[in-house]
Amino acid sequence: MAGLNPRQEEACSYTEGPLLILAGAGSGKTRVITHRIAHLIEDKGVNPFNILAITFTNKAAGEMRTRVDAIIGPGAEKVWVSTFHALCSKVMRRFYERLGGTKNFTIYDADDQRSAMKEVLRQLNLDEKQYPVRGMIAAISRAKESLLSPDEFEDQTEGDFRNRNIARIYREYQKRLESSNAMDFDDLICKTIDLFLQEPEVLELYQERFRYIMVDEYQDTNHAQFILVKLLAAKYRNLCVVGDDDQSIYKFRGANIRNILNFEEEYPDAKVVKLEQNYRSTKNILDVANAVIANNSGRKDKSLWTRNEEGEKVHFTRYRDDRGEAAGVCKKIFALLRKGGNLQDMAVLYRTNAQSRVLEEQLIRENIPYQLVGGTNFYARKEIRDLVGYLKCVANTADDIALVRIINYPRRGIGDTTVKKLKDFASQQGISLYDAIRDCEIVPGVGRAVGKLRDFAEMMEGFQRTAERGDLTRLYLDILSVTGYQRELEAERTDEARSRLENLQELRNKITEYETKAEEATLVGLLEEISLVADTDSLEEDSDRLTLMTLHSAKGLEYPDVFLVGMEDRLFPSGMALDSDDPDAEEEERRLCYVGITRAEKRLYLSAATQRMTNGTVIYPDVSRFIHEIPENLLVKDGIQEDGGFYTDVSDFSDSYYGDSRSGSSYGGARAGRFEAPKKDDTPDLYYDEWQGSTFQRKGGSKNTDPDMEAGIENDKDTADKRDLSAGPGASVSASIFGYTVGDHVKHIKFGRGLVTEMIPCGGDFEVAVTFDEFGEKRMFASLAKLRKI
DNA sequence: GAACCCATCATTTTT
DNA sequence: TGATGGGTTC
Repeated sequence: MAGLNPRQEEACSYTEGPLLILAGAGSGKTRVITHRIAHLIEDKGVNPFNILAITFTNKAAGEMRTRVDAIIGPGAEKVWVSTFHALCSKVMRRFYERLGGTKNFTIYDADDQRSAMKEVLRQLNLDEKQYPVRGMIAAISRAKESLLSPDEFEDQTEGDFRNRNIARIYREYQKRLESSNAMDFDDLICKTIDLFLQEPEVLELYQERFRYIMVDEYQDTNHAQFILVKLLAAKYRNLCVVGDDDQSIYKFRGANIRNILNFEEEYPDAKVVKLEQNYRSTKNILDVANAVIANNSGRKDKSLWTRNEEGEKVHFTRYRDDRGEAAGVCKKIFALLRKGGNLQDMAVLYRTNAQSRVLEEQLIRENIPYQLVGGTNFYARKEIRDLVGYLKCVANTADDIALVRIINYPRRGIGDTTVKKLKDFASQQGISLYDAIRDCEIVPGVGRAVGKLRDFAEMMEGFQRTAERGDLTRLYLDILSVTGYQRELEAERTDEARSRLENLQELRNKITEYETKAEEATLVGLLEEISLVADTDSLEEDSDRLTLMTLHSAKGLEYPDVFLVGMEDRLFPSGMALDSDDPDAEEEERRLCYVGITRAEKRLYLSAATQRMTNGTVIYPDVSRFIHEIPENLLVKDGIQEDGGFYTDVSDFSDSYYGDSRSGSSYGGARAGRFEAPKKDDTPDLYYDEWQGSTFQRKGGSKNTDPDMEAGIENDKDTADKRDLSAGPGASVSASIFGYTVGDHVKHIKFGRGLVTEMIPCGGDFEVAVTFDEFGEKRMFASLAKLRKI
């Protein structure tokens, strides 16, 4: 097998019986899986139809799909590559009737779960303070992951008052889902297991089909998934699991690290192959990673090594505060760019999403384009949820949650009181809300709303007829127009409404795309895709932007240059983990740290702040214990002062950012990382200019080309003025590069609309005079002002 | 039914 | 700091 090392080759060629591949970070895991599939088909004559590859995320599934298709060619499409949930959903669509369900079931996402849970708590008259929605959903999820029914849950937990109530909540929640013909994500797995146990011939059907099974990221499986895999593989036992116990970071989500640690006990005849050669990182980076993870106990014995070069030392910088840290990161980014680096090769990783704000503020000031991964999901947007709500309702009228969501959006005079009456009636009669609407004349107390309810029911029936005809795009457009949803947004004429309309257009595109590519496009299939394949475009790999994300999101990714910020005790490792009575909590944080470090290929910059604003208060954190676990000789500590003052970063620049701060000037955000006077032949300085026309984009959301959307982020007048004064010579550019010229109307992030009245070449840059509609004339340097032609 | 004020409370997240 | 939710008022 071409280009594989002996271990990798061993993993590929061992095809019969259970196999555990312990694949260290950067050891070529995906390569091994794809080559293994190729080997099965090409050398062993296995029918691609009999191969199943399971992953956790759609992204991983998509990636594997592409690589398998590329390496095998025709026939590869028969290999079933899927996420756990998509697989189970397919099984349930086909066989749910055997469990007494109907196949048009709705899949509830986190938000639907929340709504359902709130209703349950209201109904049981339980206080949300004592039984928090989030916590209850998590508790139920844990029960389901452990395959415990409400009764079993009650038996297994201590029968105190609270646990009995949680069991009641679980029971009621489940009842609600069932009467709505809905499943949550956990149900997909559990009910598939139920089905397999109850209907052995169905199980056998799939056992026969999936003679060779591979599971990626095995350390992330929960108990239910473990059982599911076990059942599927029970007949042929050709089960290959791939994972790395050191990268298990999803315990809070139910992942059970024991699944991988105990694989050999579960399958005593299992062969174990360790992939320990790392192809990703430099020796220095790997040494740091190994030093940190060595502090964990109970690991599988393995140690990563590499033939890669030593590389640069890993840096650690302690900054004065979080803003200084952000500025320092920017400064280092500029230094890298100057040396010919690319933004798409860089990532900033942090423990909590809240940390992104300070970074974003600074990046905007410095004109560094970035993409933020994670955060709000496209399908979590209100307008999208509303429209999807209509679709769900049309597909499954029993879906009360969706119905309540849309019944009065847009407003059609069916208020809370009416809805409440309907709900009472429905639960009394044991019918769905929608059926109650159809019988609204006999519902007590709805009197005046009857006509409106009739209209609503009629409208929904119209949608159902359209749906039956199978034209989904038509259905979608009908909903937009007949409900008046679109009209209402168009009438609003605000930026927000415009952005919502754009998102709705985006959803339309997704629907049309689904119709084009699906073999058999159905409403139920579309909704499944929407529920399970949410947020497909969460990361762009080939745009020249810096990437910002949490450490969790970074798993599976790699970047030449990685910044790991906020290396502070109680932030990372998180305070919650440290306070936890679970002794593994700190180790999980350490694994997270290991994951972060091993994302880096060439350069790794660790940093901490001495002072940080958290939850509205200033804290003075200690340097993370993980930093102390790294031997001194592996780290370069940038410009750390010995004299007791705050630490500074003076490593890369002669004019230090803190040079200003120390001399008493205020926070010079605009000065940090600013253009150094360019050496004449130093090309990369043009970056600023090329970026002028670029857009910022919050990932997972609509494309946002309007810098004003970002204007909520502080960019005070003070800063802008300082910029004008301090702007130095930039690179030689022509005015055209900025995309506007004298006479054009432009938009400024802070000052809004204005007219360009003058552009004066100035030390390679341009001084631009703009008369703003609201702020009058301002003069600023083009390379810094981030003006956009409108 | 919208607009406002106050209190509260803050990991990590894919499906 | 900020988002969110409940309660109040018009």
